[in-house]
This record gives sequence, C-alpha cells and structure tokens, in this order.
Amino acid sequence: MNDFSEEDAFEAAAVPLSQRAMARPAMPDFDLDGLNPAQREAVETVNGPVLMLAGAGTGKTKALTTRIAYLLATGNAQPHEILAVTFTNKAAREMKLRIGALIGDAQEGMRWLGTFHSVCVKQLRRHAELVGLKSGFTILDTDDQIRLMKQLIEAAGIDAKRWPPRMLAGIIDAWKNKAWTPDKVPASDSGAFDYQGVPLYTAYQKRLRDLNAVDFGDILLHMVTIFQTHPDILHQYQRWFRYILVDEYQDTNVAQYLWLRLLAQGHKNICCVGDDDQSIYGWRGAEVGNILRFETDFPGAHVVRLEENYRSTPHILAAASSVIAENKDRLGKTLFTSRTDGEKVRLTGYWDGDEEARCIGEEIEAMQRGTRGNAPVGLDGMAILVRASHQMRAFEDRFLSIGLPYRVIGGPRFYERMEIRDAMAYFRLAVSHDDDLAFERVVNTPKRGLGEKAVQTIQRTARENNVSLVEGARIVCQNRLLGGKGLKELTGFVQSLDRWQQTVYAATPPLIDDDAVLDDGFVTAAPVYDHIALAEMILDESGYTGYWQNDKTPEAPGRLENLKELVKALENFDNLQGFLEHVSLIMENETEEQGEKVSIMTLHAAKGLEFPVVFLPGWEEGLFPSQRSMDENGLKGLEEERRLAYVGITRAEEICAISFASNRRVYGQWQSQLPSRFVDELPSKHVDVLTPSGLNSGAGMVASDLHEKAHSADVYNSPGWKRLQARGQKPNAPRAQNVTIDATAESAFTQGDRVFHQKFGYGYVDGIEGDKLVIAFDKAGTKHVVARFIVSADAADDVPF
DNA sequence: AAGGCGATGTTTTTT
DNA sequence: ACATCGCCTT
Repeated sequence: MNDFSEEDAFEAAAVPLSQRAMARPAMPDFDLDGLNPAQREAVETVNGPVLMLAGAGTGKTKALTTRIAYLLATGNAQPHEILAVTFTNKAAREMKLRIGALIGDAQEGMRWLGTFHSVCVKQLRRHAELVGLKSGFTILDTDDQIRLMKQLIEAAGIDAKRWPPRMLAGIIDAWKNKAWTPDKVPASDSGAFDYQGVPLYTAYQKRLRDLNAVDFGDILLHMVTIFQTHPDILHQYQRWFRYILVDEYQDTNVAQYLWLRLLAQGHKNICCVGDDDQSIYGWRGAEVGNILRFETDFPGAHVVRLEENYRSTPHILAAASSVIAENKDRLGKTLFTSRTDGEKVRLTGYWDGDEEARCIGEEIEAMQRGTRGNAPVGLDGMAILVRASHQMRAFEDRFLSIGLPYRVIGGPRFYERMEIRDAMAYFRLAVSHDDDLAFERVVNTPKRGLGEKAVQTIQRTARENNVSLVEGARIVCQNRLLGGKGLKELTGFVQSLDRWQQTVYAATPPLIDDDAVLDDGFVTAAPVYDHIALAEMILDESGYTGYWQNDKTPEAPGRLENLKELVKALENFDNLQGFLEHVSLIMENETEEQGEKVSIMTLHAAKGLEFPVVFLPGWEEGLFPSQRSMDENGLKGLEEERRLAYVGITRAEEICAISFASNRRVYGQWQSQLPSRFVDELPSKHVDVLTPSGLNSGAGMVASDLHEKAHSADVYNSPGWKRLQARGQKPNAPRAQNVTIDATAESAFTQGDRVFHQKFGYGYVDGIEGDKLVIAFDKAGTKHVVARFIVSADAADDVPF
C-alpha cells in the first residue's frame, strides 16, 4: 500500500474480489438501520449507474458517505479504488471527515477523494508531457490569466479598451467549460471578440505551454484531451476506479461531464448525487442538462429520490415547493416531513432598504433575547441571505452602529488578496527565475522606480536573448541599459533573487520520499531548508513588509496580518515548492472567526448550509429575480433565479422571514420597487403577512390582502407605516431599549480623539451619544458607532509584523 | 514614474 | 453611490 506505481494498481485490480475481501483488515461496523428506505436503496445499489436525486435537507451527504463506507466494508473496493469528486475543498473535507467517522483510519487510503480540480491535477502531473507540459507546471490564477491576455491583445494590435481582457478571459473560460479546444470552437462562435477570439485563444494556449502553465479550465480540458487521444491511459484509469461517486452533479459543466463519462464507460459504476432544483451555477458553465439527461446517458440507470426532509418545518417546505413548482423542466420531487409544528413563513413589506435593515436587526436582537415568545436563538443560528453582495452593505452599516456582531461569508478569498498574491509571486520567483508572470508582478512592488518603460526594456532584452525576464534584467544591468535610480534598484532586485534562490537550492536534496509519489503521482526533488525563515527574509529584504507598514490606509494592518497568516500556513509544508504546488487549488476563505455572530452571505454562498432562522430580504422585481439574469438568459435565467429562491427558503429550519422594500437606492438613484413575482408564488396559507414594526398586527390579513399588498406595494397604508407616521418617527431616532451600556466604552474616548475602525478607517470623535460615538471618518463620512468597535489611532498603527 | 481626476459600469463565484 | 480604470498632469 505504500507504493502507487501504475503497475501495482493494475495488479491490485487483477486480483479477484473475493480474495481481496478476505485479505482486507476488518472494518469497524456501521449502521444501515439509521437510513430511511430511499437512502438505503441509494447505498445498497452498488453496481451500475445510480442517480441519487436528493432534495434539500434529505440526508444526501449521509447517504453518499454511507455508500462509500458500504463499498469498502463489503469488500467491493479498496479505498484507493474509489473516485469521489466534489466541487469545493470544503465539501471534500466534510466527506473525508464523515467517512472517517464511519470507517475510521481506512479513510486515509482514499487517495482519490477530492475536488474535480485536485483529482485532475493529480492525474495531469503524471501525464503532463502528453499535452506539451512538464510535470511541475504552475497553475495560474485569474489575475495572471488576465494580465497574460492583455499582453496578447496588445500584441495583436487590438484596442484593449473596446475589447477588454476580462471579456476575452470570460469567453475562453466558457469555451473551456464546454471542452472546446481552439480547433473545436464551432463556427457559430467564430465572431466572438471581434473575430479575434479563436486566434487569441490559440495564442493564449501556446503562451501557457511556453510558460509551462495551465489555468483552471485547462486542468479538466487537458485530461479530457489525454483520455480521448490515449485510450491506453483511459483504460488504465477505468480499471483503477472501480466505483465513481459525484457530489452536486447538477453543477457539472461539459468538460467535467465528459471526464466522468469517459472514466465510467467501462463498468458504469457511477453514482451521481444532485438536485436539479438547486442548480444555480449555470452562469459559470454548469449544465442542468447533465443531470436531466442522466438516464439517457446511462441506460438502465437506477434513480433514487430522497424526498424526506429532516431540516425544515412543513410551512417552510410548502413555501419552497410552491415556488419551485413554477419551473418547467424538472425531474420532479416532492419534499415531505413528519414534522407538524412550526410557524408560517413571514412576509414583510418595508418602506425602504434602511428600514428593512433596521427592523431585521431589531428582530435578530429580539430573537436572541427570546423576547418574541420563542426560545432564545443564538446569533450563529441566524443568517441573512441576499441576492447580490451589495445588498450586504445596508446590514453591515446598521449592525455596526447597533453593535450587533455579524460575519460576512464569502467575499474576497484569502489567496486572492493582493498582498498574498504579491508575496506568492516573490516565493515563485525564489523557486524559479523562469516565472515571468511573477517577475512582472513584483518587479516594481513595492515601488522601485521601475515603471512601464523599464519593464519594456527588460522584456525586449529578454526576448532578444531568448531568456527569461530575470535573466533579461541581469543583462540590462550588466549593459547599463537603464538610467541611474532604476538601474541601481534593478541590480539590487536581481541580486536578492539570486540570494533567495541559493537558499532554496543550496540544501542537499534528500531521498525521494514515498509521499511525494503518493500524493501527486510524480516525483519532486525536495530540498530541505528553513523555508519559513526564508519566506520572512524574502518579505523583509524585498521591502514588501515595510511597504505595508508605512501604508496608512485602513486596510494596511489587515494586510500585514494576512502576510503573517501566509507565513504561518507554510508550516504545513516541507518547502516553498511543495507549498506553491498545492496552494493554488486551495483558494479557501479565511478560517472562521469564533464567537456568536449572525451570518450575512449571498444565496449562492448559502447552498449546503442551514440555519434555524433565515432572513431573505430584497425580494423585489429586478433585484430578485435579477433583471440582468432575465435579460441575458430569458426564461432559463428566470428559472435559475427561482431555484435560487428555492435554495434560500430551504436553508431555514424553523423561521423563514422574507421581505421586500418599496423604495431602494439603486446605483445611487432612489427607485420605486415592486415586490418580486416569487412573493406571489408563495402559498398564502403558509404565509403570515407582517407589518414593518415586526409586531404581528397584520396577522388578521388574509390572502387577498397579501396579493393586493404585494402588487400595490402599498406599505404606506399598512398599519405599521401609519403608526410610524403618527409617531413622527425619524429614521435614525435613537432607541433607548436594546442597548447594553458599556460603561468602560464611554470613558475611553473624548471628543477630538483620533480613532480607527476596522471598516470605516480613521476618523475623529465628534461626540458621544449613549454608548455610541459619533465619528467623522476621513473617508466614510460621519457615523454612529458602538464604542467597543473603536480603537485609538495609535493602537491601530501599532501592528508589528 | 507616480499621484490625482473624470468616464465608466456595475450579479451570482469555485477551482 | 461607489469603486475601478485609464488618462492626464506634475
């Protein structure tokens, strides 16, 4: 088991099953009785194609992991003979964890459980030469991709203003998702990008090959190409993977679909799990058709429907089912539950987005305290799910000023941050002076007085001598092709690169270890050196750390913090090379902060999660369903939006509160909004129409009121609105209740203090109101903020590296 | 070469 | 409203 050469894999596969089962160490027993009949069927139907249609909250992961455990325990497969693919690292991690809980350490042997990309990279590193690459190819991120495209567009003499690189990247990415190599792009698409799309795609692929690099789309596409052109290799993998399992099948694109179909062609032991009603990634190439066609693709497929829901109340399920029923082209499932309790789905119309944010904030506080008649709900159990991330702002601003702790899920990912990519570029250069993209990125970061012209000189010199940019820069320095300051800086830069590289390669390469072979299917010479010290040295000597230390923008302390995180992440690897090889595929969000916090995220980010209490604000025409989605994709777009609504509602366990506002600021303009058509699609007998104050005075409202209300957007005449008017309510009238007075906060600051806030940056204290400080921020304007979120500006400056 | 100013285009996001 | 981007000024 400690060698993983191809030959051995063949040997293993050739041994009769019965014998292997006997040789296998006993597995801890696990329990099939905990499954319902449908789940059990999905687990026990091991041979042949199986489509597990798993509605929201029906125990899909349980069935999937139990199926794997069952395959192993019954001796149908060894751990390394199972291919199990997911879309995200998070899903893969959870699956590993849960399989581990079922079968214990044997889980460790599942070398082919991972994301589509991680599994394909593993394969591609073994066969890279078949597509003109070397095994150590680098994986470009989106930023590198776009910079590369920009160069190609300019080289082709195309106006990059009218034809932005971003757009080309999008087009090529879409083509790759459809598994179209440049020669396979159909004539119907030849007009793309001013008829230059295909030639530029060809040029781009050539450039990638020269750089020994791939982008994310290539990872799948190259493997499909290899399988299609090398039947022997395909056959080997077909024998190797006795069983294939796929999570979230409705999200697969054509390239992923082809890859799976090729691998499953032999034995057809493929089990795809998914829910056509939760297909929400059409815009990035996912083909719902893949799941709709499953039975045609795999004749004789066994279809299992998981329809018993263990998550939500009957009202919530009824609401979700009612909305999704409007979609055509469904495989059709009917969720049911044995529960009979629970309150109806709440529907509230607000005057505007600010009121919506304010009332939801109050409702959250009330539920947290349990003053709504419910048992208190922890903040971790509550979430606000929005259609588009800009909707989060209203909530963030409001929650910051009332001191309600929140956490935004999603957003920029750790390895996508500027400072992390800069640092990584330095590491890449230290490992390989051939990395031209990395050189371009950091040659003038921090500023070394090497501007566009200097870079052009370096590029020209490199091209003339047919060497890398680093070597080109060396020649530039030797021949003094650059002016005073720039020359001096560049010379120092090249010397630094040499010094760092010496540290990387001076160390004695140790013996090739088994793990390198196991993990990647290829062999790396792994030098031993203190890579953490080296990384710190690089960041220090390059002046990069100092650059951020001198930066006074509100983001700077956070960026330094991130750099520290990055260096810490190195501890998990033996050297920089190993780190760089793996990290490009682990584009994860930062580790979850602790503490009770209400979550704010997009509907997309919410897929797969669940919360006792879910708020779904902004159900307005144009916003949700998104106008753009409907304009660009018509009915298809609308149906995807509706699936998004379905995903949103089904995240809720106990309470689902949908809301819309009559007025909203859109791109700075106030706009009058109509309630979403999805509001009309809610079943009135499962809905309580509430009024903005959150008091239940609208409970007497019946279905006809709901309809009228929804259509006229007549919140002006709602009891709640009239009451607010009568009160002469001011939008930001301070509320005496709900506020915990923090005595220490008040004394900590006085008027005129220079202060710092995580989100708003620097500012001066203008006044004190209760436990809140009125602060005039340099950039964000004047705001009322709870004192405990404020630190003195001196303290903020004091973030050492 | 680097910082300031007007035109621009605004969904969703993993790997 | 707001941020990003390319161009223009210094």
